[in-house]
Amino acid sequence: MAILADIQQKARDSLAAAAAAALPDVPLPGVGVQRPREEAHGDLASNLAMAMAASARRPPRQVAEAIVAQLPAAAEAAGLPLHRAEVAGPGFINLFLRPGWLLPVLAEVTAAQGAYARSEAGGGRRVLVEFVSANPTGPLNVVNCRAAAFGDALVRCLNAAGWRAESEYYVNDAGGQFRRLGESLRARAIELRGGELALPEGGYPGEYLIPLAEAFLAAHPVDAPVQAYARFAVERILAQQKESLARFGVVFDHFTHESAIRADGGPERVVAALAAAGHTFERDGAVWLRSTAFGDNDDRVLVKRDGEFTYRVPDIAYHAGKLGRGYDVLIDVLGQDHHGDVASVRAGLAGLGLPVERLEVLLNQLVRLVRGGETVRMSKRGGNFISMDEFLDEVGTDAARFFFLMRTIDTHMDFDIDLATRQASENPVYYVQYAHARICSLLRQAAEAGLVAPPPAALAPDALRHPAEAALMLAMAELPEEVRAAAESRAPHRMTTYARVLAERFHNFYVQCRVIGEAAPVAASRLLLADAARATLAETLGLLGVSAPERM
RNA sequence: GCGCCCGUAGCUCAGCGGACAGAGCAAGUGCCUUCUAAGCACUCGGUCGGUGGUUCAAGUCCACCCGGGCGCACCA
Repeated sequence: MAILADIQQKARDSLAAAAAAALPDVPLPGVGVQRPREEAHGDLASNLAMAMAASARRPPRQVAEAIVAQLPAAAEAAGLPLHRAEVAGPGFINLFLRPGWLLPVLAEVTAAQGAYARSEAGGGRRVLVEFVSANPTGPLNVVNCRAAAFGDALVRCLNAAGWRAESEYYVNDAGGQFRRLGESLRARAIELRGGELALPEGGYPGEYLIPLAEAFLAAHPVDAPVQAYARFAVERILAQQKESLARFGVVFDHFTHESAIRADGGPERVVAALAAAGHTFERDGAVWLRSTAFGDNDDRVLVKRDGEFTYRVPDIAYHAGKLGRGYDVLIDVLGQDHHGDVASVRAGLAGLGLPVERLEVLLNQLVRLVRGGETVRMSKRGGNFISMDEFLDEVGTDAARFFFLMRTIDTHMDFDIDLATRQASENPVYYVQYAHARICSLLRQAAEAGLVAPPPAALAPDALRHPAEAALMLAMAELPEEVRAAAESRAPHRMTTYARVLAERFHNFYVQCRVIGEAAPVAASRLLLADAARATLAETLGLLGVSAPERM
């Protein structure tokens, strides 16, 4: 068990036992133990006394004093290395632990061999995270890039926290937009053959279709059916999207095609089942889902007057299929412009009697690029927008990932290209990577000097007592819990915050505590600490999908 | 009009119901003959949009209001 979780459990046990001894007649509430922000408030703090004050009919501080009086014996019994306890503020019980209580973290990091962040908090629950799922009608853009950074890091965090997470990309390769893509490509082909460019209504004017049209004509006649054009375009564009993603370090476990869902008859079964359950009605020649019965604002059309399904029928079939694949949780990361679709998909699933509560929807908010203090216009009209590839050419994978993951997914963000590309200390991604490179350099030089890190078990109990050393170990001790929280709350951005704190603690240690040249036991124990910090930092960056360079 | 998201330092953003609200940037000041100065130390900067409510305790939860973004198709 991770050292911090272990200590916190022992603290809860101690407090509970002390409270039971001090106030045997008062029912015991859940014991809260937290890490206080202020160092002066001890290593751990509990609100137990304040929670018990009301039922004890005594002031919180009095309750706290009574508990504290019983605490030494209780701590002894629970194996908590308690130094002293004090009552503070409105009735907090602050616990100060014996110096050295953090030393076991070094053994843990060393023994974990790169899997120190790992916990079993997720209990092996299966979760499918769907993200990006951009329409295969053009190159990926900056918002897709944000979704990719988020979804991929979330999957990594979930897996580290003991979930069984997989990634999925839904390919919208059917329906009206698919047809218009084919028509657009055919229009480009006709143009290449000297004809007028006649793009369809709602078609795709982007110039990226021109080389695709050339490629198409190399193998097909210009009068090929629209379906062939569309199929060809989707395959090529999807391949390009996969390339962009691979370059970004994102490889999906699953691709599901809408065309496959249609070919399998999913939409027909959805409509039939919803009708059989009495959740549909006919109006104006269309078949409607009575989605207002499931909390939607309006009823929605399932089958149009012309007999075609609306996009939401395959959507419902797709989500029903995902549930049928046995996941405990489905996470959809959607562009916020699609949030209006969520209610009808939920309604459809509920109408089918499926466990709709397993579906969690996260909305990916917009990204505004800022360069030189000015907003970079990203108009999708006319087909000119900044593609993910162009963006990565300029910013680079590491900075892009780190910057996207510094923000929560549900906040609109300004992406400062100048800051992200600056190779200097004010750039947070370099700040963190630099810490890693600095440690590696230190380790290299230590090796040259013949300095060897001792096995953790060989550390003296009074080793690493410097405040900077303790602060660094404490940060390291927090990693497993931080990853658990990031996974649980679907908030991988917590890991960038954590990475910055960890890097800061190392830089601090580095400046204050020399390694090479110190007396043998000090140098050796610091070398061990530095190496463990390196491993922790590397693992953290790994969860973010950011590289951990050995030299900079 | 309805729905979703967001209003925290000059700017961009963190902040799990807890004790004096944080970081980076920007502005200013120190520190390199010693393991990477892509670093460290310090100064400046806030009625957490507003009003009520719940709570021993609210930036955090609830309601309403104001401001900004986005969406409200028999398009996807």
